Amino acid sequence: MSTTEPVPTTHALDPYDHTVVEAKWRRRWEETGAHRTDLDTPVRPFYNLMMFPYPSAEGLHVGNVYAFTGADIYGRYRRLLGDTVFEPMGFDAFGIHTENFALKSGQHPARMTPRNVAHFREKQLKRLGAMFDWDHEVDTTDPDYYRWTQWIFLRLFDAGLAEQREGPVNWCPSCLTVLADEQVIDGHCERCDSVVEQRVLKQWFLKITRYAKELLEALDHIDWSERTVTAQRNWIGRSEGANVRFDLEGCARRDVTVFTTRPDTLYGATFLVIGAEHPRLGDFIARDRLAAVERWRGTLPTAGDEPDFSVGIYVLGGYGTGAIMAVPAHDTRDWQFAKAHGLPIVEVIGGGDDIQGKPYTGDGPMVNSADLDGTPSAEGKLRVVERLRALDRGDATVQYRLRDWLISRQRYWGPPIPIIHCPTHGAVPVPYDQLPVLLPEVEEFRPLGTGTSPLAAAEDWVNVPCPICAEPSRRETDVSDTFLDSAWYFLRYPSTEFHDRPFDHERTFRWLPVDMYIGGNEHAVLHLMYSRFIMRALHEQGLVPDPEPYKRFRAHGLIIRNGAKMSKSKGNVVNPDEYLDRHGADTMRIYLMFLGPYTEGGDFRDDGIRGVSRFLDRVWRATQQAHSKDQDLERERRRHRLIAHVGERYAELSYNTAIAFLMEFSHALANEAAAGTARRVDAETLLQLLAPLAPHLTEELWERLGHRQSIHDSGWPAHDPALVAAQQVTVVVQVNGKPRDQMQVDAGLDRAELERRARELPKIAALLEGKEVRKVVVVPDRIVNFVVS
RNA sequence: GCCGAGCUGGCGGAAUGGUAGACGCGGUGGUCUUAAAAACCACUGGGGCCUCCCCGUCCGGGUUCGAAUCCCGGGCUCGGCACCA
Repeated sequence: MSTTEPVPTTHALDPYDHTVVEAKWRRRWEETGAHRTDLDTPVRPFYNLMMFPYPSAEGLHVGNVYAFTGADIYGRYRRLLGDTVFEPMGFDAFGIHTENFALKSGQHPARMTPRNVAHFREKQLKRLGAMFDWDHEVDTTDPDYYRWTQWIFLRLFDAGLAEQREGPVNWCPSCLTVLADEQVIDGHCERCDSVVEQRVLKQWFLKITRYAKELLEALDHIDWSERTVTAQRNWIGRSEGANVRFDLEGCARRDVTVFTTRPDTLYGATFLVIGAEHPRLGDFIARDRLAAVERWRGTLPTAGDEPDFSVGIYVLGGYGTGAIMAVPAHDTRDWQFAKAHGLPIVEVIGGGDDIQGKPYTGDGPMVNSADLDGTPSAEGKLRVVERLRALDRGDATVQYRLRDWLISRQRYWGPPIPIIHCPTHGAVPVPYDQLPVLLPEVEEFRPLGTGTSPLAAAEDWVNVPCPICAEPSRRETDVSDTFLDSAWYFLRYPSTEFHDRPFDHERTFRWLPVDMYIGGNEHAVLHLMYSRFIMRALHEQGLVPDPEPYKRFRAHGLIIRNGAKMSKSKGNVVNPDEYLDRHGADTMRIYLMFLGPYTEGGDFRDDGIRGVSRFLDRVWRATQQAHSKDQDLERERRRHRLIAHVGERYAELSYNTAIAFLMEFSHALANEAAAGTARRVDAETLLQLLAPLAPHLTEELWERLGHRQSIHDSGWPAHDPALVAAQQVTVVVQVNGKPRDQMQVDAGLDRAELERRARELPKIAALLEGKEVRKVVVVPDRIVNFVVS
């Protein structure tokens, strides 16, 4: 009957000691180069990327561990499938965060950063059990890296995508630097939460707006988390409308062009507003009179009807053409302004209540609009635009909310912007062969708060001859935004050993775009938008194979603790080191993934980790006591089913449910091991499927089962779909939709047979007794439902 | 205000038109132990007139033989955008 060989199961198994096992395999993998990637002759290249951390002095956050673990599991799964997986790691070590910490602790960032990086790499990242290829590490503060950040800036400059211009910018009074629009949240600094002020400064911008349309449209074709795509759509902010030119009288300017999304309300425009950021504001009014409401006479740009109306000024941000037509009857802000200043309110869209009491912003038939009366809003928009076009007074247009990327930072800890200001030639790019412009080691790196970087004080460094005419000139003293460093790091990873080029052509065309990118959604409109822009610009120059950097992006969820967000002030921050010491990386990895769906995050509770320990202990014992060579078909079916289920779940990052299947299977195997009937093939399959989650433990057990090759190169076990399909199914029998009984039957029975058998069930027969069966619904292999009166 | 995601036992969560609550935590009972811990086994949504029946997936309607799942209305939570015309 059973082919179980008589094996002693009474000998004492050594208990599972994660410290010993994990240390052993960490060393072994390092010695054998198990995680080195063959970048030049890959079987099927798979670029598995995760967002690199900034190496803070506080150490790795449990959020990092969560992010990296989930990404690594996916990479390991792809590796088992036979792909050549490239999984690099690096450090985003420039930037305000690092510098602020240096200021607080009185250390120099140039000395602090290498220590932090070493701690991150050696003491923390290397313990996670991730298959990082450390031969391709990137550190954004390394001159060998940032020379190429500067190189990219110069390429953009040459392409007309970098520009220095003066304008109102966001200034953080605590960080003492300007910020990009993306770094201002509700008027507060993203980093320190200070209220951001407006200052007028001359700054460097990268012209991301030139790609607004393409960046938006490409979102329809990339495989990204929906919420990330939505955030980008909102940020780019497309709106359709029309530009309309109004004539002016009594003003220095003859006319002004406004942008509106409601051309259908044109006849209700009773005044105009010029923004304080209008590029030619001085043409309208002197700067010192900004607060006043000026009145000029304007004319409506439609034939025939030309009522008088006022033109006023009040402060608002620069957008569109910098000026608007105000239709108080149908716009809340215009209405309030009109009420405050006693300006007329004319209803031109029907369907609202009394517009003197409150504005109506919905659609409706046009009224008080000459011959267009009665036209619905949607059609009215088109008709008005047609008319404007015929009169050469305006046309339909599309506006984007996206603004250019301000990259100047008046700080120390970043790559100097490679520009030299010459009195004759203006802003001159540093010649490519003079890169990198090294960040000088100054002791006084404190931000000045004057709108100038502390680098300005490094006279020896600042004063240089102009590259064109050799006249005494000064270097640009601002450094670039950290987000420029991280906007291209994925291009550097495959090419770290090349020192004469940022990214090797062949490597780049083989490995890019990134196959899978996993990271936090907090970067949905920052890093992810910037890197798409950079990739697109480089693609136009033929330097990269695709306009999009990441084929797939998945945002992981957030880890909270006991129902609350983790924060230092609450004192509920999980220190991953503690848990790694106590439970080991494998247990930690599985525990984190078991908290909930990976893309949703989860609640870290200390008591839950015991279940995972028990699970791994069970695997440890059961697989070492599985010796049976039984070919039992039912067990074979069960094994094939497991392979299919777990594979599916890994593919969709549904790690929590993959773990549930593995736990269930381990229970069955443990029971069989206790009875001496556990099959070796089941144990091996379990280990292979568990390997992405618990790389150390499974490797040790795989070796103990006599394998000489690494389990991580053993290949994903094959399964036969015919065996996966159940041969016996439970069919539920309902009466009027309520489950009343069930029956075990062979899979694939036809409807008639299922109905016949269902009627024979005593319970069902009793329930149907004396009733008229009006309808029978049969879903093969699932249910039989009798509908009775 | 606009856009998006979500709301399921004591808790984390499974199930996306077919037996709601997989898997795990916690709890209860048991085995082992002098005892405890650990481990292992069993039970564990609520209720009742308890071989059976009723109720139950934020609330109210609807579609369907059948709804956690689809549709309509409302509530709450989280995230994005916001004097952007």
